[in-house]
Amino acid sequence: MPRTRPSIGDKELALLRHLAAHENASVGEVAAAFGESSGLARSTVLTMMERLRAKGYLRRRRSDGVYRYSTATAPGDAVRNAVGQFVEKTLSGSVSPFVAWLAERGEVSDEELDELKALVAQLQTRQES
Amino acid sequence: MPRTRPSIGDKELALLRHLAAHENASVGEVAAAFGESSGLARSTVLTMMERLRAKGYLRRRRSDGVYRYSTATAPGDAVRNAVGQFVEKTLSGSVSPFVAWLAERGEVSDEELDELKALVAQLQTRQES
DNA sequence: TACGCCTGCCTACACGTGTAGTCAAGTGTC
DNA sequence: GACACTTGACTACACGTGTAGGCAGGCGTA
Repeated sequence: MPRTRPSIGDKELALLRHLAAHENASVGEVAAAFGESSGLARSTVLTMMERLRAKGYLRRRRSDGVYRYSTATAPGDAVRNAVGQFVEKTLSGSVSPFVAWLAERGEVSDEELDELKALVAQLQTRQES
Repeated sequence: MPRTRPSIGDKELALLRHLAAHENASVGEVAAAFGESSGLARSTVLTMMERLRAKGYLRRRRSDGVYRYSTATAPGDAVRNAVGQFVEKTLSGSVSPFVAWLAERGEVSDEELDELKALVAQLQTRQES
């Protein structure tokens, strides 16, 4: 079974997502890309990355005198985990509020719409079996 | 547009849902029903309810010398709000992780599947305009 | 060699949320 | 009138998370 890892904050998860998209990045790179666009100081980014490492979400290894960080869990694992927790804890397992929110918001990219279509198709075949 | 209300915690949301299901309850009643089953002290329940009131999610009015609380927002409003916050803050506005999680989970009720279909249809027409 | 920059780390503070103790006032009861 | 019980408000603490300052060491360059 998937071991229950320590909890993770919102920004931490966002950072983790960035790391998942940019594997093997140094703190400097992350601070420049993720940090600057979020208005975060380098030390803030470093602190968060180290906390994520302490929690087991990130690994690092020295390379050319600099630590390079990569995700320790399967790509998207923590994110899916967080989504699952959110649905369980906050929505009591019901997906409807999410759907309602999406409908009200009414804004999706073409890619997202395609994903949704694919999802419906997939769920439908699964349901039939 | 829906006014942005202050953030809300998980337990707070659970309490709010309880209040939505049991409108016009007194603190004593909520403490007995919700609090006791959650192992919370009366003062804890009161504090949470007052915080929710301060945030604009609850209203109260005196009746027979006791305050009775009721939800100040439309049913489901706070929940949708929480979803929005989650997507914005945690998923950086991207809906994909949610979709991916749903696909992986693969469990939806018939109602939820219908909602999804309706959602796709709605989004599609909106996209075309 | 002296200077400046990048990196890693330690430390610290703020804020939200979960949790509860305690006190004062009101009310009913013996 | 004394006492128990309920209610409402205030106060407080812990913990996680978001945020950053500042220091020390390594390294390149003038």
